[in-house]
Amino acid sequence: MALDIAKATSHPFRKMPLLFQSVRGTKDILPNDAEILHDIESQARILFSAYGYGEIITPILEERDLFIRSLGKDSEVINKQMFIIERGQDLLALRPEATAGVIRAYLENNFNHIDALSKFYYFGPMFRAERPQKGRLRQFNHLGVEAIGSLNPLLDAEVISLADTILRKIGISGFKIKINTLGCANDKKKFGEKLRILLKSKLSLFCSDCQERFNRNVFRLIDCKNASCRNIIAGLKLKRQDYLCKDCFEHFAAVLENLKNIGIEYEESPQIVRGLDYYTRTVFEITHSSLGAQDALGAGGRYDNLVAELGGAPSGAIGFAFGVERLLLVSKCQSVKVSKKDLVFLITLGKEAEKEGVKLLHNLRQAGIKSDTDYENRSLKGAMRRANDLGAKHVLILGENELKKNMVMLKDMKSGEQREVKIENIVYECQRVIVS
RNA sequence: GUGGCUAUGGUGUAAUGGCAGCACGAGGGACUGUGGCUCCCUCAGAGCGGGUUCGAGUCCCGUUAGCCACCCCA
Repeated sequence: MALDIAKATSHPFRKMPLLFQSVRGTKDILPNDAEILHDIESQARILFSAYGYGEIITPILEERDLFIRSLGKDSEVINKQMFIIERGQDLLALRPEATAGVIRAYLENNFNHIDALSKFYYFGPMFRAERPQKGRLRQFNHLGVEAIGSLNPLLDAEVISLADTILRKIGISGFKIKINTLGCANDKKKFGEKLRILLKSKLSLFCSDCQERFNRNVFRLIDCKNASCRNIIAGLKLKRQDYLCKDCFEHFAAVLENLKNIGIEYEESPQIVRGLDYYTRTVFEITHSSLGAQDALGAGGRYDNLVAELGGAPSGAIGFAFGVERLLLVSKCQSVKVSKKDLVFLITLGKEAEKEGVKLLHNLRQAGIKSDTDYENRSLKGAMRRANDLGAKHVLILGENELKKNMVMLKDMKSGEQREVKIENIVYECQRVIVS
């Protein structure tokens, strides 16, 4: 009988054509990756808590107009990348990012009246209908924070340092923090107008992308990768002083000073402009060269007008988000180690021992000891091989000999040493051995 | 969204239009109560749909998916 089963399992059916596959741009996160992911998440939680952030879990579904209002009707995300759901009269959207929803929740739950400063963190899936690429999925996870209620540049530096600390904590190195300022809404508006006037006559010299961007988001011409576009922009000799008001100029200087003060390495980069309307003043991007074209591990910035835009009293706010799958890509190529629990593998020989083994395994697991057994009725040799393949640190052997004496053989796989332990002491012994 | 490249066992790969091979892996055995090393055996494959051809993994068209660059962005 056992032979038949073995035969059947070693001759599986021919591969069948797949009836279904995961939808374009989505992917399954399998146990190994999920473990790394959870490790990243739990490390981040510790730091969020240390920095005074509390978790907020907002719905994946929001009103479509919330995003149009916050991200801007001309932004690429709104125009081309939203998953829209129509249901009766309602126009809903799968959230393409979390900030809008968090601010909505902040206002809806009266946090603006509860506390001068509210700090939230979140972790969850976002959706954008882009053409998939490495590091660019249609469903992906964000890990981020929002600090709402202050214009203090100390907060900008703190948020950036939090992002920096998280990366270091999860063992990622070689990233680069690029920082820039867009100025307040007024500065942005004036700068945009000025750019349009400056560039209008030269527009025909720009690439077709830039010509199209001119109306949609004129700031984008500044960070075009095309060499000739870059030359024209460089020729304008744009200076921060030319478009920043005094307040914004000083704010940015204070942010940089605070970063230096706490020893965060950064790079000033006028090319960081961001494509979401709500950004003002400080914006930053954290990139990693191992990622290819989608090289941003995370990004963020101030959005001092968003709370007012969504119906609250004007209040300064800043946040950032990491692309979790991108963290995963980098941490995998840097082989960031995940601490795995030691495995105890139980081998029983014979029916009686198997019955006793079931109880034993139950007790071990109740005690939180990662333990497993062989389900295929393998020979002791086969079971040992399996224990080895699974990376068991210790093996318990329960055969007729041991059973008679009420003992279990406890074997250390690394040293090869083994000794008999009383059955009633085995949970304790395993705990002791795993710790040491 | 635009342009391009790719698709062969579970994984990584090979083969002038002519017998689908190798490695890893998985299962079993050599060793009947002791794993790792070694040796032996076994298992398992052309994304999908058309076309050209005596003959297609190989050429052509379509499709799906992934990847690369752009775009966008985390």
